[in-house]
Amino acid sequence: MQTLIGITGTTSVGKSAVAVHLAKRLHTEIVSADSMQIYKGMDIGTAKISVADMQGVTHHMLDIVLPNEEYSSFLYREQAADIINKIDGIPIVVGGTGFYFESLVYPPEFGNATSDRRNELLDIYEQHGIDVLQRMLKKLDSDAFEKVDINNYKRVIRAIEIAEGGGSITNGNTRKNPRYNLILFVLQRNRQELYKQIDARVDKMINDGLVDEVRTLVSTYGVCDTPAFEAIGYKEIIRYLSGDCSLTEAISQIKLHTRHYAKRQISYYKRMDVAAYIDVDGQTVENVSDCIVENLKKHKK
RNA sequence: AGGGGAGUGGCUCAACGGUAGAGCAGCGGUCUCCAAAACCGCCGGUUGCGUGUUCGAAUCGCGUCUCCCCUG
Repeated sequence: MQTLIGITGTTSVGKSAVAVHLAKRLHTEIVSADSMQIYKGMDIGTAKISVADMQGVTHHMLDIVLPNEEYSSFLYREQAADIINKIDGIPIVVGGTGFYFESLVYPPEFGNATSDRRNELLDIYEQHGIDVLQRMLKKLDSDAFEKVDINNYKRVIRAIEIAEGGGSITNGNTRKNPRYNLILFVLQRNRQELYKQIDARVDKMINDGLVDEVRTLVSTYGVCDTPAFEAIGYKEIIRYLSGDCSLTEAISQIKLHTRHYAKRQISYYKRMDVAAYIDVDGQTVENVSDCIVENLKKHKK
């Protein structure tokens, strides 16, 4: 089984710089695991690494989709797997999207839904509410009805899709058959410091021209119904540009949403198989990189 | 200075005589194809202070403090 080094952590812990340092040291390449940095033209708001900061290290899975295109973890795991196959050395997978790491290592066992059927189900939800979907699921797969988060329309729709395909979301065996030997490191910092970093980073994004970036995005694609337009930093600025709130409000909303997001990330890491948590408070990139190299020795039996 | 209004959990507000509710924030959690998404749970206040009326006051009276508006 192929080994992968994973680096994750909440927004603004400094994953990118550490990854570059490590990649140079190990003479390998980087594969991004970030659900928003895949979009082309969304750089400032997603804190995408600049070409200069890449320092010559090859980065994959960045800028691979247009903001008006659909994307999903399903596509991610297919594309990332292809790339990983071709990399010499131990690929370093870096990003904040825990779900992408998970679907890469433990490929979902159920088939993909057709977008037509999904849109039908979404229409039902929008027109008739969650109740109708719940009743559908109860009829199709009562076990699933008991187990899935019945208030979450996305979960209910997925359960229905699987049931209609003859399966049951209930029969999944998550984390049974890993496709890779992922040695995952989670970078972390104390909560107060994290929040301070988040605020500072959002202010910097604004200074770096986030508003213009969003303006360009909207004038190029319009406001689409794709994941890209739900990205933190973008949806808030879109509201501002539409005249629905002041810039000040938009900025504080971005900060708030980013904090919430960071908390969800932390919860997600707890469910993953983590090799080591690394405290980055007061540490240099080199220190953190050293720490990872030390830990890697333990894992290479 | 005079007149009016307001003081309730970190914030915005509700309850207007029967010992306080909500939203937001904060904290925790869920997640097998939208995941920077979607969803769930928990903590938190003796109602500015004092006094009086009442079986009973956040709710009424009086006093006091603070803030806001108007007049001078």
